[in-house]
Order: sequence, then structure tokens, then C-alpha cells
Amino acid sequence: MERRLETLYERLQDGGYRLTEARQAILQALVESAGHISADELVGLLERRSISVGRMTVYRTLEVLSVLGIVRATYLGSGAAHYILIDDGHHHHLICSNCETVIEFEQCMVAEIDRIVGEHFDFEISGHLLEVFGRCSQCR
Amino acid sequence: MERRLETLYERLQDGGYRLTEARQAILQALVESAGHISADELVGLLERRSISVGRMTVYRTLEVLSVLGIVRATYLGSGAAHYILIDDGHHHHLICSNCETVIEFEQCMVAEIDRIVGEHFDFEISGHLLEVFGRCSQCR
DNA sequence: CGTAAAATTGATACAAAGTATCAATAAGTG
DNA sequence: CACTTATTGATACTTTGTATCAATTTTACG
Repeated sequence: MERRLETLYERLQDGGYRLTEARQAILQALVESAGHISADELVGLLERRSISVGRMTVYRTLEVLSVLGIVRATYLGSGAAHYILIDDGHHHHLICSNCETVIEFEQCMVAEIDRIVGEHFDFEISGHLLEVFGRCSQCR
Repeated sequence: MERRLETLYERLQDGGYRLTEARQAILQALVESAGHISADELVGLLERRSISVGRMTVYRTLEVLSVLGIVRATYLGSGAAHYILIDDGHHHHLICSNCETVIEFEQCMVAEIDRIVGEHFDFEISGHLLEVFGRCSQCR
């Protein structure tokens, strides 16, 4: 668990960014929330822990983490982007197109695609996000 | 090509929605733009063709199309959600985490996942969106 | 250790994106 | 055609995201 955070800290630094307290707090919150969280929810979360990080800083940090491929924004119903930790390279979830329920799953068979497509387009692949849509059991 | 539109019209109606001129215009624009388009870009596109559809209607229609699984919102850099036609059940693209370039590709090997995961979670799957991230050749 | 250069932060102000409301209008039904 | 019901769009508004810049923090270096 700590290992994971440490690695993220390193990735920030290796990317040429400074490892500030704000960024550490944000990464920590992201790891612990372990889900889909919007920028403003993140601000609220940190606030409740009496860690004061400005809204602007949160937005900027998420942008940095995006560029580094650590985080990925996705759209889940509401207007706000939700950020997903994708530091291990992938994330998968089912989304009910009706009620927007999100169910995460682990099964991943996309490694093949990564390889083939990456070669084909001369693209250095760092990860992927697979969103599968449909109707959950309740909405049918 | 016309066939595709016809099918979309039917899906709207089968879903219990009325096939209005506004919705037809929006679907048509989506099919022709054949890519990733934001709500406001869509409004602009229609305006330029002297088809007047209110902003509100576009947002609402995209919401309806989302619920029907015809369209899917995704984040591509800018703050606005971009909508992707996913009427044939899937869409795939590479996104450079650095410059946000989008490269679409067809290769799809995810059918298997759809089946397995769908059964496992009692989820009726209608499609998926696979986003693969990394660095494009220019950004390396 | 200080100190200076450079990155980062956050208050403020702003722009863009998305939502609620409701009277006017258009679509389907018989 | 008339009637019921869904849809539309103008308006006003909230939320989300971005630009700016002085103050602060971090890092590198003497």
C-alpha cells in the first residue's frame, strides 16, 4: 500500500515535477478513495481531513497526473469529469446507461490489443480504460 | 449510409421517443461528423447549416441517445464532454496523454470480455468504449 | 545551513459547460 | 381535425473548468 504511493511519488519526480505536500495529499486521497472521483469531490475530501489544498491546485495536479498517465478522466453521468487511478495501466468498469451505476471488474484481455495497435500506429502505450455499457439487472 | 440513419431513427422510436426534426438533424450531424464532437460544437455545426436547434435540445438529445446506448460521452482534453457514436456497439481510439491527439482504430478483441463479464454480473451489455493511452510518435 | 532561481500555490476573477423551469409548439392518437 | 402528451427553446442559473499574478514553497548551490 505504501509501496504504491511511493511509486507514484517517484513517477511525479521522474516526470520532472516537484513532490509537494499538496500533490502528496492529492495522490494519497486518490489511492484511498480507490474509485471515481471528481475534482470538486476531491477538494471536499481533503477539506474534511483539514488538509487545505486550493481548488486550482487540485485541477492542475489532476492535469499533471493525466499527462503522466497516472490518472484518466471519464464521464459518469454528471457534468463533472471523474478521475480514475490508472497507475497500474488499466481500469475496467461496467456502466448502466440507464442509472449510471458503475461496477468495476478486473478481467482484462486487452493486452493483445495494446501490443498490436501500439506497433501499428507507432504509439507507446501506457495503459487503457475499457468502459462497457449496458443495462444493469435492476434497470431491465 | 442512409440505412444507418434509418436504423437510428427506429431505435429512438422503439425506445419510446418521438422522432422530431431536431433529433433527426442531430443524429444526421453525428453520423456525418463521424468522430468526437462536443455538445456546443454540435450546436455550431447545425447553426452553420442553418438548422436551428437550441442548445438545450442538443444537450437533452445527447442525454437520450446516451441512455439508449447510441452515443457515449468521453473526455478529450478540454472541459467539455465529447460524444461518440457507438451505435454499432463499440469504439476504440488511441489518445496521446501529452498532446491529446486521437487516433481511431478498428481492431477489436473485446467481444470475449463482453460475454464473460456480462454473465458474471448479470449485466445486459450493449457496447463498449476502449480508450488506449500513451505517447504518440511526435511526443516521444 | 542560508540564499537565490524556479516551480508551485491559491485568491480572485472569469469563461465555458451543463441544468432547471416553464410557456409555446409540434408530434402522435383516435 | 381535435386532443393529449412529449418536446422545444428562451431565460436564468449553477457547476465546472481556466487564466492571472503576487505570495509561497521547493530545490539547487555556494
